[in-house]
Amino acid sequence: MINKVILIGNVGADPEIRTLESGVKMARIRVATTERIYNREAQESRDHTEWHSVVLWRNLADVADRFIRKGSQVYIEGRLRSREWTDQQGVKRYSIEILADDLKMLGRRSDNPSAGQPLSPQGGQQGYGGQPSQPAYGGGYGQGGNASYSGGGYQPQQPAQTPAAPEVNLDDPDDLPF
Amino acid sequence: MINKVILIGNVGADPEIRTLESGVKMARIRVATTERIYNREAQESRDHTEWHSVVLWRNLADVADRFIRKGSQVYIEGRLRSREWTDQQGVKRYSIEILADDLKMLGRRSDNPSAGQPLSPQGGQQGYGGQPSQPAYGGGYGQGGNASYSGGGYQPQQPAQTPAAPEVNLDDPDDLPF
Amino acid sequence: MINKVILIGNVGADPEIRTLESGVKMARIRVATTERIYNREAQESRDHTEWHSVVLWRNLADVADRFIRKGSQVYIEGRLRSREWTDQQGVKRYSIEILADDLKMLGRRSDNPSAGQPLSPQGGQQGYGGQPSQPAYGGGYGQGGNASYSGGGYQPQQPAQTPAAPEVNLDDPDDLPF
Amino acid sequence: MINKVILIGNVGADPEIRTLESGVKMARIRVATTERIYNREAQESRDHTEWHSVVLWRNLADVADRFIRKGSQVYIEGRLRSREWTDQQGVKRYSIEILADDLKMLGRRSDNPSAGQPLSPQGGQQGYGGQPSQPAYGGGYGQGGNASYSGGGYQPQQPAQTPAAPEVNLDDPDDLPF
DNA sequence: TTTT
DNA sequence: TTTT
Repeated sequence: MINKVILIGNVGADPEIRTLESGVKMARIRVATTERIYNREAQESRDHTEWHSVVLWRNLADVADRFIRKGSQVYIEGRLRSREWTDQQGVKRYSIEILADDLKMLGRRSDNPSAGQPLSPQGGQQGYGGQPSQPAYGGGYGQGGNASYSGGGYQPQQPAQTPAAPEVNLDDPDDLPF
Repeated sequence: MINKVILIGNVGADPEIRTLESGVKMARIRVATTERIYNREAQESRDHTEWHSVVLWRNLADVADRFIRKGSQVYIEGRLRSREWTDQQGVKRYSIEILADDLKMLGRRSDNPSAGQPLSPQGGQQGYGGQPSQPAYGGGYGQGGNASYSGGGYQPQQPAQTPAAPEVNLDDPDDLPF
Repeated sequence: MINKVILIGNVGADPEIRTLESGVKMARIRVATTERIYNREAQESRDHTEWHSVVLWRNLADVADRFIRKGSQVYIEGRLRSREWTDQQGVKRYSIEILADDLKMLGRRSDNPSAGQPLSPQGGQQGYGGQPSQPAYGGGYGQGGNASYSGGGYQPQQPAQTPAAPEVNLDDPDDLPF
Repeated sequence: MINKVILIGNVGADPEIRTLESGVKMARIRVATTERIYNREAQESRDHTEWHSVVLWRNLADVADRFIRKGSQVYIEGRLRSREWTDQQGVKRYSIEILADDLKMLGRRSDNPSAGQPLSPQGGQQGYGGQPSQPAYGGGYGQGGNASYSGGGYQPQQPAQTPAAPEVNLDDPDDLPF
């Protein structure tokens, strides 16, 4: 009924970007979360790092492509999704990924090396690159103009990779009663 | 950047339902969350109940209207929203509400008295009532045919109160690569 | 930095209970979360069920033992934890579990069949069983007296399985300034 | 039953620090969360900033005092808590705060101006200041030596402001079976 | 393997 | 493989 994951951590490597034949863009990142773990008997503590496989689709993949680099600190909200696959030896394997529903870049813009220069050579950014006068995601993130996108909405008429409606979540309080 | 509230609690009274002239439906509920609070000095504990004002719009309002009754146990995910208003003495008041993005009915169907018989007399349910052969929300809730709706998506072409797309959040894993 | 999982779902089978030689109690449950998944092209939807392995320790294990049965609806908050192990063929395997930090029983008490009669034959409940006059967790859950325990606190002086401090998190607002 | 708030945002001013006669330290901060809000009719969007009052106690207050400055980006997890008070005109007022259970500093250390130099003149840090050889919170934050504290645990024997057990939640995986 |  |  509810299957929710919230991560804040650092990305271990530049994102892997793929674009399917259908034109749908996908990104995969590895996110590290480190926590201090306590041993009550020994009165000791040490750090434990957990690595998470996160998959992002469409606009979230595009934000990942454009803004995430090795070392970036990110907020991810998503769902656990198990996947079955067959390895090279023909053995059935089973893995768990986090399917992202939201992504936010954390820290200040200056924290992110070379943000804004997409890594992927497939040229998935035509929609953005040609518009110097109106940067699709604000030309940065942080407080005001943030580089984020809340995915997941049911958006039938919206072509993939269109910069419209970057951050999901409701309507104008001036026009609508809230 | 992130403003998220998650509540699980019981509803203190039947929902207040309103339909605006524009046809947009709204519901308001009061949700109680009780927690045990500890006094470390006295080694005592006691319960504290916090009451939350939750506002739901459109399809979420409709689910609230149809399934929530006094005593219902609900899951709410939403955002904090402050509101300024002027009371009858002309004094400026300020209140905080939770604007719901998701609602799930908890417990078994039998837990909810008279679920399925909407309270609101305004007749906001025409879209559902005339379809005995295809109950809009499964005639119940729980996990299969669930009485829930994740709101918030950017849904320009979707007329208010249409039962389509009840639970936001993605696409068919058979057709899409996840 | 943040590694948080929130689940609401139904338990697929009675919990597996183990007590280590050290006296530490552990429970393992499988929790199903079902969500509706949408195919935007086909305008179709179908349900997907994800199964989650949840591990609970100490007091949380005890609550699981006493109140969770096949079919129970539960709220779990925890962390993702990967584990490496070697299967019977000597192949290295890797699995992911959710290490619970909080557990709440959802629905009304009557929803849970035979709650209160621990399944585990190991007799780990001596601390509770001998007190018919003062049921350790309120003789039920739901609104007021809830069968829950928020684990995780650093509780050096607290012997395992002592019913003290069921729901972690704070002090008396009368004595402390909040 | 569950009353949880998760915020990521920027702090509007240096924290207000108070130490009670009992020696218990408290901090209050204002956190801004900005979100883009969409007007489906007008196909427009604009930003809305919500300000949150967050109260932190004991070790969390101390971390706030030492590391939070105007502009800091923070992660807060906590609970909604309403408070009644009487204003200067004798009118009963009612406000809502977020009582923090967890705090993490986001971004890189260099993002936070003058971190490590506590603002509060009350000298609440004696416990830390006198230990140049073993900085209580690593002299920085981030994931390794992080400036955070997950509050809330039931910690009867633990004197306030002792640096012990900074991040609640569990034991050594080498010694304990998880 | 749950739930509806 | 990140971060400090």
